[in-house]
Amino acid sequence: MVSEKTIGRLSLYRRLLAGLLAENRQNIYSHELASMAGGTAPQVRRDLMSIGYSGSPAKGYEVADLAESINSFLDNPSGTRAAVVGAGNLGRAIMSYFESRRPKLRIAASFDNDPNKIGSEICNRPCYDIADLKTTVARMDIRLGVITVPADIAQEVGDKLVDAGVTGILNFAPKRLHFPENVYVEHVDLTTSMEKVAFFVRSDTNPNAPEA
Amino acid sequence: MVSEKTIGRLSLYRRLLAGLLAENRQNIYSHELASMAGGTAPQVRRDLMSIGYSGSPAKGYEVADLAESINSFLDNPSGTRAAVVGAGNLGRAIMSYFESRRPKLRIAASFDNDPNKIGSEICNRPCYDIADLKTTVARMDIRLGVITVPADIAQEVGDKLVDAGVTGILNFAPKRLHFPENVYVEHVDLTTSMEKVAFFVRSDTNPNAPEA
DNA sequence: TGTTGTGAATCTCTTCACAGCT
DNA sequence: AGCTGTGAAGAGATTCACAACA
Repeated sequence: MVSEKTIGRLSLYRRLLAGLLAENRQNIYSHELASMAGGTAPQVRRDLMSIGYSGSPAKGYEVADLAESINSFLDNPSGTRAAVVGAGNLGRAIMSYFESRRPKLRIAASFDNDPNKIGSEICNRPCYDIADLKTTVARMDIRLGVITVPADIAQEVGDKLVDAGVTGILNFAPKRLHFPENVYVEHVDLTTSMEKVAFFVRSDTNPNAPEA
Repeated sequence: MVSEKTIGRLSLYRRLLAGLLAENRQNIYSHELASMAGGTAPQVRRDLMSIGYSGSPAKGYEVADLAESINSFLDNPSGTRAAVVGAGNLGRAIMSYFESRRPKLRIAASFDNDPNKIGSEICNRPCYDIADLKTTVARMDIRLGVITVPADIAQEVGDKLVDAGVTGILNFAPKRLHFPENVYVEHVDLTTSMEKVAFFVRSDTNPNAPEA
């Protein structure tokens, strides 16, 4: 079993490897990947071990081959379709980020309740009426929902998504959502992230601060 | 010493308490707060213990008093000023979220390099030229920087922020940034978050799935 | 020499379990 | 009876440290 944290780091390694690939880099050592990823060398080795990938003591890891191994570990071979609910600033930001980034993970549509948005194209994908969420999500075989609506309707939107067959949710609304346990939820809490940084801005509280 | 994770949860508790306060709730038990926060009762008690707050076995915790204790633990009494660098969709989303939410944490300005934005008001705060970042950040006594610029200039922007006196950075660019150790950095990696959820969408990989 | 792969040790965080209180 | 506060146990994740190898 591969831990949740390792999954996150593999996603990061893959992105770093893509960059290396673009500059025709052939091989890389664990300590190099670690420093790019902001981690440690043993951790990189453990992570790669966990997906059964082996390097060589002489040359480290082969960039292209490793990237391919991570792809086949992380990606669903038949692809994953996602939808963004709430086509505001944040929703559009997410859609822009994912504009044709990964072939196996596509944001296929967005939903909103604003008549000016419904029926139009937002970030090159159709924007549908949130009232039609259930039927449309089911019809398009969407399995991942990104919630970027205000907190007060987030749970309701989430329930509709799950009802339509979604089994993974990325929630940006500043509210904890609750779902059946077969649904995987990731909360990205921007308010908390800000407040955490604000706390550690006070130098006397920074856990990484050098010894006094 | 209070752990980083506890800080994050305290921020969440505080927000939940504010909601309870709005409905005139007087007291709350650890298990209730836990279920709202998506955690466990002992964890809530430990977190509160770590800031030296005590409840009573009879009535649990006093909502208003606890909220006040968390405030005084988390907030810098003299306030914290923040700036968003990159006034795109994501930058504006963050600014909207923080429109007058917390009195002690204010996003005071944004920076961009788009001549159409520079000099205008974005989300009710002035947008300055990114070229003037150093002087403006120093002048406004901004200590927290939010990076929402493209990956290729994120490190450069971060260096300028640090150079101007910022000691906390919230980075949304899909790239690990490196800073001196007196600077606290939090990476919010939207790509990784999406890819993590995509991985667990496959029911056979969901760590919370019920026993087969 | 410098690397990988990995058992063992360590560290960190969470949960248990129960005394003490009301 | 049902809660809080907390020492002790447990679980998980990270790092150490070293054998094996090129």
